[in-house]
This record gives sequence, C-alpha cells and structure tokens, in this order.
Amino acid sequence: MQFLRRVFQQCQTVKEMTASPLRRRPRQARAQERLERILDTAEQVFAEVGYEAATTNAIAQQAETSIGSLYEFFPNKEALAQALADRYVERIGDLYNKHLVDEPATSPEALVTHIIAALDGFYREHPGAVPLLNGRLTSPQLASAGERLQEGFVAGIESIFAVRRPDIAPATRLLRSRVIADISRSLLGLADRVPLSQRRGVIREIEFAIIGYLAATADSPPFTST
Amino acid sequence: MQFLRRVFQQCQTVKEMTASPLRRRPRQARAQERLERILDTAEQVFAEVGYEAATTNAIAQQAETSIGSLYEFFPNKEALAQALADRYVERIGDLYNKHLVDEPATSPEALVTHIIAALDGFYREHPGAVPLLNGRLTSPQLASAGERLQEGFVAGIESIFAVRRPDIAPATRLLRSRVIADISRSLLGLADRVPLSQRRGVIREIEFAIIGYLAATADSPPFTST
Amino acid sequence: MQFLRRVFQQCQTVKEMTASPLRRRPRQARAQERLERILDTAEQVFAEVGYEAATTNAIAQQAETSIGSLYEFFPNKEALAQALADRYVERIGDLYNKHLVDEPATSPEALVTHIIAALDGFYREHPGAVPLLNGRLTSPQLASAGERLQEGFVAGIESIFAVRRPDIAPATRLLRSRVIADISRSLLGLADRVPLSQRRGVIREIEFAIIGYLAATADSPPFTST
Amino acid sequence: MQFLRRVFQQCQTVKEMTASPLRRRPRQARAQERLERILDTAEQVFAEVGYEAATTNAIAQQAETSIGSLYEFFPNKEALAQALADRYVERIGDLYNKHLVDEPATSPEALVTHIIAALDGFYREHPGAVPLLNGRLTSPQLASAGERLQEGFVAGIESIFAVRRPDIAPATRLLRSRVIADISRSLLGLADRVPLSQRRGVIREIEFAIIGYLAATADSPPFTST
DNA sequence: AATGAATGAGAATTCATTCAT
DNA sequence: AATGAATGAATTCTCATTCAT
Repeated sequence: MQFLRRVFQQCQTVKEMTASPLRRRPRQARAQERLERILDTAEQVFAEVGYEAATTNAIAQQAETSIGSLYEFFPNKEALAQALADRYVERIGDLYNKHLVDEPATSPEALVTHIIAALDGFYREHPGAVPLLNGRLTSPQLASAGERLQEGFVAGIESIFAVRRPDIAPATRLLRSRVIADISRSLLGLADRVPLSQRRGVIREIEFAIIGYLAATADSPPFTST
Repeated sequence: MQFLRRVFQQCQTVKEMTASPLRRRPRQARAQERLERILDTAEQVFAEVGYEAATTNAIAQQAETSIGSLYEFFPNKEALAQALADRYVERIGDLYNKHLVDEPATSPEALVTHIIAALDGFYREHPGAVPLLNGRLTSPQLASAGERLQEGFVAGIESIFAVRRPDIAPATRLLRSRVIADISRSLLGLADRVPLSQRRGVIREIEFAIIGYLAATADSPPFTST
Repeated sequence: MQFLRRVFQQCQTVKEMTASPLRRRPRQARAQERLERILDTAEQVFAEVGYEAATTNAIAQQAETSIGSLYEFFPNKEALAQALADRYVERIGDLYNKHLVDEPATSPEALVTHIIAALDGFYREHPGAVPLLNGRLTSPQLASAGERLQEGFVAGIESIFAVRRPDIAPATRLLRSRVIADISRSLLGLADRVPLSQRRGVIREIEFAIIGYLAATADSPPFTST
Repeated sequence: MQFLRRVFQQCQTVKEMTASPLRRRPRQARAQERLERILDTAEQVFAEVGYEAATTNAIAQQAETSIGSLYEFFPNKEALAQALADRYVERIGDLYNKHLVDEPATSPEALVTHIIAALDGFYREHPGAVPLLNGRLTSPQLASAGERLQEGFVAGIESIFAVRRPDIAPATRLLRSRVIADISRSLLGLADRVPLSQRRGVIREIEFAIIGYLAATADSPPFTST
C-alpha cells in the first residue's frame, strides 16, 4: 500500500493539493467535530440545491453552529467547496489503494466491474461530489475545487494503469485515465437519474463502455501529441 | 427529411416539449427579432459567466433592449434558459436529420466520426449549451431546461439507431443513445479543457470510446430491465 | 466673476476634480430630486453619527428611498462621501467667487472677518462637511473625498491671494492658503463645541489668529523649499 | 515640578479625568505589563488603520494576549481609547512640566519654538494620538476620549500661561489655550501630510501663526463673554 | 487569571422582478 | 409595446463581546 501511495502521488495530476483552505485548524476534539459537521452539512446542502443556491447561513444553521463559527474555519464560501473537495480526494486515494491491493491479479473485466462499483458507492455516499464536479464547468468559484476533485479521480485511475500497464507512456496514461474518469462520472450520473429498476442495467453499460474503450485503444498506436 | 423528422418525434424522449416558456409569442417582425437578439445574448452571457452569475439586466443591456422588454417575453430568468434549450433542440433536430440523410450508408466508424464532428461543431457554435447541460446536474433552476436539451441530443442518436438498427428494442435503443450522448458530451467537454495541441487526440479517443462501446454491446444480449 | 472662476481653477490645488463617482446621472427631474434627497440625508447622517457608523440602509430609509435606489446612483458607500464632497466643493467655489466680487477693495481685516463669517455659515449649513474633513485623517475610505474637499477650501483662499497678493510665489501661496484653511477649519470646529454664549468670542479669536498669521508672515522672506 | 503639577491640575479643563475606564486595575507586575503591552499595541494599530477599522481581536493578537484578557482589562473597545487618551494626558503633563521648568525665562518666540518642537515630538512618538484627536470630531465613540486628550494639551498650555501671564483672566486663558492647542494640532497634521522637504517650512509657519496670534491678542481687551 | 472558541446582530451590496410612465 | 427607475428580500461576511474550560 505504501508503494501504491507512492505511485498515486507520482502521477502527473496530483500537484499542489497542499495549501489548506482552512483558516484555523482545530485542535480540540470538539472543534474538529464541529468542522466535520459543517462539512457534512455542506455536502448535504450542496447536493440538495447546488453550490450557488446554498447559503452559508443555511449550512451553519443545519450544522447547528453559528455562522460566525463557520467563518472561523472557512474564510469564505468557496473554501467550503475546497475543503470538501480535499476530503473527497483523500477518500478517493484510500478507495483506489484498497482496490488495487485487494484485486491485484484479476481480469480487466472484473477490475472494471470492481472499480465502477467502488465509484458508484463513492458517489452514493458522497452526493456532494456531484455539484463540485459539474459545477466546475459552470461556476468560477468551483473551478479550482472541482478540478482538484476530478484530478483526484483521474490520479486514481492513473495509479492503476501505472501498475498494470507500465508500458503505456505517461502522457497517454493521463489521457486515457481522464477519458475513463469522465465516462464513469457522466454515466454514473445517468445511472442516478434513471428509474431504480434500470440502475443495474446502466451500470452494466458503463462497464461495456469502459471495457470497449480499453479494447478499442488496446492495440492502437500510443497517443502522440503535437 | 420529413420521415426523419417523424422518427425523431416518435422517439420516446421527445415528450412534453410543448409548453412554450414564452410569455408572449411575438407577431411583429421587429419583436421577433428582438426576442432572437435576447436569446443570442443570453447564449453568450451564459457561456461566459454561467447561468447563475449571468444577470438579466446585463443580458437585456447587451441585447440593447430594456429589462422590461426582456420580461415581456420571458416570465423569469429560468424561462430564458428554457427557450434557449428549445432553440438548441430544434437545431439539434436539423443537425441529425442532415447527417442521417447525407450519410445514409457509411460504415459505423465513419458515421461516428461524422457525428462527433457534428456535435463538436454544435458545441463550438453554441457555447451556451454547455452551462445548460452541466447546470442541470447542479442547479434546480436548470434541471428542466438542461434535461430537455440533453434529451434532444439523445433523440437525435435514437433516430439514427431507429434507421440503422431497427432490430434493437426501443428501451435498449433509448438506453444506448443516452450512454452515447453522455459520453460525447462529457468527453467533448474534456476536449475543450485540454491544450489545443491535444484536442485532436481527445477527439480520436471519443471515437474510440463510442466505437468500443458499440462493439462491446453489439453482441450483448439486449438490455432487459426488471 | 468669470475671471475669478478662472483664477480659482488655475490654482494648483484644483486638479482632477472631474471623475464623477456617480453610477448613473439622473435625467428625469424626479430622479434628480431623489439623488439630491439621498445626498441631503447622507449629509445629515454623517453629521450625526460620523461616516463609519452611518449605514447605507439608514440613509436610504431616512431619504425615503429603497436601498436599491441608493445603489443605483452610488456604487458604494464611499461614493456617497465623494459626491457629497464634490457638491461641497462646488458650493465653496461659489462662496469664494461671491466674496471676492463683493468685497474687492476692503481692508484685510474686513476681508478676513467676511471670509470667516462665510466659512462659519458654510459649516453650519453643511454639517456633513466636518466628518469628511476630519475623517480623511482617520479613515482610508474618506481620504480621497476629504482631501478633495479640503483642497476646495484651500483653492478658494488661493484665489483670493492670487488677486490680492500676486507677488507671492505660487508655492508660498499654496502653503499659506493651507495654513489658513486649516486654522479656520479647526477653530470653527472649536466654535461649535463651545457654549453658545462664547461662540462670538471664539470667532473673534479666529480672526485674530489669521490676521496675526498674515501680519507675522507679511514681511517674512518668502518660503523656500528644498 | 510639584508646583507645576498643581497648576496643571488647577486649570479649568482638568475635570472629571477621574473615573478610570479600566475594569480591573492589575496588581501583579505581569498583568501590569500585559496591560501596558495592550495599550502599546492599540496605539500602533489605531495609528495604522484608525480607530474604527481597528479590531479588538487584532489588537489582542498583536499584543500577544488573548482577546479574553483584553476584555478582562477593558470593558469594551471604547475603553481602550479612553485608557490610551489617559496615558497620553499623563505624558503631556510631564512634557509641559519639563518645558516650563527647563525654559523659565526665555523669549516668547523661543518658547513657542520649543513648545511646537515638543508637540511635534510628542505626535511623532505617539502616532495613536492623532486618530483619537481627529476621531472625536467624527465618531461618537471617540468623542469623550478625544476630548479628554485635547483638554490635556489645552491644560498644558494653560499652565504655561498661568505662570507667564498670571494677569490674564482664567476664562481668557482657557480660550487662548484652546486656540493655540487647536492651531498646533491641525498644523502639525498638515506638516505630516506634506513632502518631507517642506516639513521644516510648515513648522516655521506654525510658529508664525502662534506668535502672530499672541501678538494680535496681546493688547486686545480681555475676552468678555455674554 | 487566562484563554480562545463561539456567538449572532448587523453591514454592505446584488439582482430578479415589478410597474408607472 | 417599450422603457428603465424603483424595489427590497436575500446574501456574504465581519467583529465586538461572552463564557465555558
């Protein structure tokens, strides 16, 4: 796992995920818990009404804190999104590390199934990730946070490629990872908007799409830019 | 073309695209022209700053009308997005009809290439479509307009399937069309965020993805829900 | 008077008093009147509680307009102060022109008396000028407006010097005018904080101070900087 | 010096300088030192950004104490200004006592020069005094503290008059002292806003102004109110 | 006594929408 | 029909002050 962590971090898309957007990092357990509660609430509210329509006052209220406390932790609304994205990125890292370790030598098909299931679980558990990811294309305020989050997903896929297909050039690896991340994201979104009875079917189509993409590119000449 | 129009309209996803969001349908040419100008401007402004950040006052001003006139045509900001989406849907219909007629008997690969190119052209010509499509996943206000627009794309793909693969069951046809529409949209978005030098490469990957998907599903048992 | 206007404008301290801080210059009489009413109210409120403690909402309310209208005219709170200062500067110009014309050949003592009386009247009629003038030394937001206003007073005095003592070098003229403007302002402030019965006496002291200053500098070698 | 202290205290303007604004008078040396450090910091911060823009939290932080401790000593922000003013008043007392003692029998001109220099030094050493003095004309919160400080200056000048011109009636003495204090304050402010090269020249003008004022009033009938 | 996390009233400003002209 | 001035609810964020630890 340490090894994989390294691979994960080596990949091109993990850059300056450093600068914490937090104004104050809580020391006491109670404060940490409150911060967590604010983030949890922000996740919920963003998921319900979207980033723009969410109000910081509503978030504070639902988190059962004062607006002042919210701003004690986060310098502004945007920072909430950033922090949320960072938390997501961290969990994505765990997710990929786990699935790489657990499934070291399966068939590509099984691995895809597994990853899609994991991503599906992630989005269902973290509905707030959706407005961040899509909002980045729409709201300047979310551009950075959404991008960071998206790159988290991409980095995860890259790390799998790095292990399984070390022969693929980094630039190609990045490109393919981006394509797969985008396909997964948009189609898992589709799975969410479809009647529950069709959900399973959509998931299967996602697998087809990715496996088909991998097959189609498998013997294609590596991507060359310029 | 009339035929295709019919197919297009027959497809499941074209439903209640009826209720015009317009408050008043202009009779005089001058009014029609003004309405058109407002929509053109809204398209521009939405593309530049996104739906939420766009202000109706700014749109009216840039369209060289008064805010009062804007609200004469559109009951509220949301209706602007609706009307824009409707206009896009209309043009998508034309787009698909044309590409079905022009390319009646090409290979699937060539058709995919052609369609992707057409969609690419559409998005580039109508940058305002992007915030509508992505906003639907983000802003309750855009859900309806964006969904309608998305279904326009889907209906187009459905109509191609209807002609080329009449054997596929409508439910499966709809599902596959949705998948393809989503993949196209999200990956064309990626093509836009990538350095210009890599654009061509991304477009090729989109083709791989869709062709791969079609291949993977070609001999799969038709989708059966429940 | 045209001549004097020219002199007034020629003086060093009248610079770029041009750029209007107004967002919209009202065309209709009603709007003009409303703008005037907002400025009048701002004057009052600034005089009562100072610039910082004054709230734009309170000003709008007391002016019997909506806060939206206030911001229609003024882009921000600071602009209110600017506009007020500009209005004052204009009136100061009138004041000096009048007093130069009316009193062309009196004794210096009589002229000083006259000017002090005029300034006294000005401050009493425009109590909002006080927080602008003093606030400039205290609040960054008022620095520009207050400075501009102060320079208006200085320019007035300069213009008198320019007529009466054309022999004095411009740099010296500016310096002496600043000194006199500052003395007048601060001592008229004192006159305001003293029991009414002593007011008259304070005014006389101001005259003494200025006449004394003029006498003391009359035969002093002209000021040489550097 | 004891004598002068008495004169200083006898003068009319030293009245209810009694009620300490302090919530708690520190007994332990460490606390006393902390209080002093808070005041030093407040002085700095007020000087930098003005009273209104200064935040109590920032002052506490820069003073390396907790906001809680600050409020242990001072019931509210205003009290900080009060305490600062009081400290200044005390130092002004020392200043005048020293300059009366050191310069017992000089010419008026030399004395004025000396006093202006002393005041100049005071303002430069205590830049926090400026916002208090000017703020009093601007902010209700500073009215009392600023007034008290101003009266400290006045009292100093009164004490000089008391020694040198015991013939002048107390009311007149107070009035003239106020005039001189105001002139000094406002013109020293001017000296601060002028290019450094002109500073010396402005100082000379201040001396002219005060000497001129003294000359002009020297043989004037004593001030009689009513 | 000291700390600093927590509070929330209140401030500036925006912008969708209305309506008198 | 067209205009655009007017409205004010709603939003983000600040900061003096309190109080539990």
